[in-house]
Amino acid sequence: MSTFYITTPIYYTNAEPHAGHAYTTIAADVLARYHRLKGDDVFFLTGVDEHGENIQKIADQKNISPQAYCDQIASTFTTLWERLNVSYDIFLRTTSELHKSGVRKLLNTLYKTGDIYKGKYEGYYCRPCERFFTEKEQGTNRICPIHNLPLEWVEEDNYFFALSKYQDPLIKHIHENPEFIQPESRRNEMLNVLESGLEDVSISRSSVSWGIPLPFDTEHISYVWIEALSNYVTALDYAQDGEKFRKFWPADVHLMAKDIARFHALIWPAMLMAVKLPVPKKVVAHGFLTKDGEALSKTLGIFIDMDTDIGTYGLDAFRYYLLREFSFGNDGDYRPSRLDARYNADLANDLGNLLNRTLGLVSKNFGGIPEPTTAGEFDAEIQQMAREMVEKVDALMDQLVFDMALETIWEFVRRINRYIQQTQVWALAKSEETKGRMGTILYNSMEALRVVAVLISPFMPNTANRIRQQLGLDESFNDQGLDTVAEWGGLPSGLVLGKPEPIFPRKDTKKSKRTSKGRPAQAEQPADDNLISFDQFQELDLRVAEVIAAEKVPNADRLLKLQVDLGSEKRQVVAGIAAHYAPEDLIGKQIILVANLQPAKIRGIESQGMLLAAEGGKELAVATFERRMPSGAQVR
RNA sequence: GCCGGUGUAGCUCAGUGGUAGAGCACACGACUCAUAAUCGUGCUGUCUGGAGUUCAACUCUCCACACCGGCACCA
Repeated sequence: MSTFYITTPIYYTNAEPHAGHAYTTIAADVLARYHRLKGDDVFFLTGVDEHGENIQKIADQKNISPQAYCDQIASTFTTLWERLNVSYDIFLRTTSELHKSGVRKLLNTLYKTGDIYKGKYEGYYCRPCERFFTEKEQGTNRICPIHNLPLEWVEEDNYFFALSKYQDPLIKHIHENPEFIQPESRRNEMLNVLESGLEDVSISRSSVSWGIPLPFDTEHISYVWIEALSNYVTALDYAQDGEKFRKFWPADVHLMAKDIARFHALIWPAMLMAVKLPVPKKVVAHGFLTKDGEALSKTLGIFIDMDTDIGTYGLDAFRYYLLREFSFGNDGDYRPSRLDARYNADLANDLGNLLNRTLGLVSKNFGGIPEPTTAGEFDAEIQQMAREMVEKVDALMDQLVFDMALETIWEFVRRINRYIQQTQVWALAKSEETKGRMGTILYNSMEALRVVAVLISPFMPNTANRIRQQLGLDESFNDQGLDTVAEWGGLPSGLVLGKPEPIFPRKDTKKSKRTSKGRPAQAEQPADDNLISFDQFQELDLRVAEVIAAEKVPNADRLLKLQVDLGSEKRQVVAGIAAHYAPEDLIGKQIILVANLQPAKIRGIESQGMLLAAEGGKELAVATFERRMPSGAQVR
């Protein structure tokens, strides 16, 4: 029996779960269930990452202990997974002793290899990110691009992992194992990163207390990312070299969204190489979800309303939609209107109706499942199609091509609808002579549905179960694996049917009742202690400035070089707004200039200030005045 | 600017060196077992634009444009 170890990332407890987490986790669940169906010994890991300065800070704000805070968030995750029918084998918390002891062992082992060294770290640091910025990253004015906050100069002793040593081994490994990083675009990207050189990474923090102390120097706390990655082995009881670890490592698939592919495809394998452990077989990064074409954003209130959609269409339809509609490696646009279309066309019309019409004919004309006594036209074709479908689905699932796997199953479902049409089964009830043929056709249809139920069970466990019940099969059929569909005829005759009942009642789409935009719950207000004092505000010197000249900065996509008039003086400002404004559009406009900002060199051009602009999603607008003001006037 | 990718019917996408396909949507027809469902037929396409190679390109090469990633740079 082969083993199959699949993981999702352990999610950071800085916020409650959202649809992105659900997408990754449902995909992992489908794979886990599929492999169980194949008879593999499966271990499915998910969990939460609970340490780090951020968590501490949030807990402090809420005036509770970090542990109590994490307990709360962790339970929102487990509740959601239960709701989404996620069949994980372990929900790992990084505050668990299982994890902590594993981390200590891994770090100790790593330390002994000599690939960890102590260095004084001086650098620019972003607290919310909990990381240092390399010189390349920090830019000229030292603002964190993610949080838009000034980077702080921090000096501390840190331990480093000699990641750069593994640059060549990683390149070699990626070349020798083409399937290691998927999809291919991501693989190319990683190779690109490797070619341009890796820097050693810091693996500890001394200013943080909520975390796991380094076993060889307890003054230092393990950096959350390093610690979190370790979870993939600690969850298997790496600490005790446990049975699970020996059985399941290396992982078959690490699944994640594309933003953290780098950690998984480079740093984590390098760590493993350092301690002489096998690296995971596949690192698979999927795309992001957008909503009606817009990036999800908490602050803008763009989110996927899982509750509403699951409430309307059911959990299985939601799971089906996520995996059927999107090509796994690419970004996918979540559109409730498409969910509705999929629901009606695929689930209600094709599958649900097929089950219903078949059962209706059987119960009207036969006591139970009829005997297939009279073979005829199309039978062989359908049986062969079923066999081929099983093989094809298996190959596609192996490649994680979920959308095509489902499409393949639906081709078969449509074929059975056509079979019923072609043979005109219902007309065969009229004479006793044709009754045998009728029973056979219905038997075949039901057997087809049984096969379909098994194949869709990883995607839609509840639906598979309901089909099983309506076919009159007992629960033991739930445990039957893929091999029971390879051969036609696994459905016993004579069974009394369950009660036929539409499994996917058609939704009335005549009038789209959906009010197009579910108004999001108001985005949470930031905590009070983000307030600044009036004095702090006063420190900003904001001025009216008129743009008197503007031109593109060569070799820079986003930059415009502006000459502005402040009344008493002229300034040169470089602004990253080229994607939104043509130079000539700005000339003559009055803008707001931060006049007392430290000058910075941007692309070698001095920028003496910064203009204010609003950004929302992909839109950007420069702040101007509703009527003309003298240049240089103070803004407050 | 650099690296990679994408650009095919209204929508989502597949595809091969010999001038195009699927599903959905739409129209018409058939059927009536069924959840106004199913089945059949049809439908629109300058296969992003231009040049080149070839007997022949949507499919190969080059250039351009647009969009999407990543990097640079910066918001």
